[in-house]
Amino acid sequence: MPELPEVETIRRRLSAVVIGRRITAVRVQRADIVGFPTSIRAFASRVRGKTVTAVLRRGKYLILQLDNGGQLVIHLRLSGHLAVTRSSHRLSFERARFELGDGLALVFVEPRALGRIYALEATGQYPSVLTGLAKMGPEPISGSFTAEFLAAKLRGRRTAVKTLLLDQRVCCGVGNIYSDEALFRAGVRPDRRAGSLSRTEVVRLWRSLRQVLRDGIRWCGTTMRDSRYVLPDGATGGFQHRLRVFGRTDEPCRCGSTIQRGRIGGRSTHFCPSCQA
DNA sequence: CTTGTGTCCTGTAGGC
DNA sequence: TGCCTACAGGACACAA
Repeated sequence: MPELPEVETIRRRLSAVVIGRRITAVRVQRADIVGFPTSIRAFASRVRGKTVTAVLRRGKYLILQLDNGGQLVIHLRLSGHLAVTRSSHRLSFERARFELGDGLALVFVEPRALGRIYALEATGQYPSVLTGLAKMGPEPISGSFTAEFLAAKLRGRRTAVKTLLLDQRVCCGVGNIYSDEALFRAGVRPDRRAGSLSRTEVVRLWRSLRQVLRDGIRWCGTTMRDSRYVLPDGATGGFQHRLRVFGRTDEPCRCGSTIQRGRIGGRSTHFCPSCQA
């Protein structure tokens, strides 16, 4: 569910609350959401007693930097979210809870239990369960994500261009919503073979990607009707009002055509048959 | 290496 | 109303 703009929004909101706070206690209510280390006791002891010095983001991963050089890494996957709440308050679908002192707790809520939390030591090495993080491409909203980089990743590939936008080694942080929206804004059909895009189309796509991600951040992410994306204080995002195709199947595009829905790489895909070529 | 498919989970929406 | 199926914003393993 949460893609780059949502995770970035969470990162910003969370920073204001948790930086400088010590994690006084850890409770894991569901064992299989701990991705590393394998032992829950080891996980808890790596985090307990540490102070959060920064909150970082890499793609869709949220990273709490700890004062001993370790990191608490969180991936929300499809349905996870984080809540800052009173210690006495219990939430449904709680999977892990980090006490922050002053009666506050950071709670990892994950109905589907697909999300994961990891406790890393200061080695800078990623465990094999986090090779996705190790192999991740440059941040798409940063200067190192150049049009040339994107062009090189698409060149010669026969797979659908949307599939490559969803590849975290290519466009980290991009998920189903923002890939559809970027392709619409670039005027490129999602099922086009990646290698068939002209130089002009690649540059348009590159520009659209960066723009739509930045806009998503500006509007604090997308909260859909069935979405569980909420900010740590329970607020919702605003980008759902600015979506042009995602979730708008059978609705009119601004050009007058009807927005279509298909399936690419197993993911539902939305596009305008007139605006996208 | 590339590409397509199945799997992990659980809640919910929609069809009958 | 109630049951059943398909699907959901992600990522990875695996087979061909």
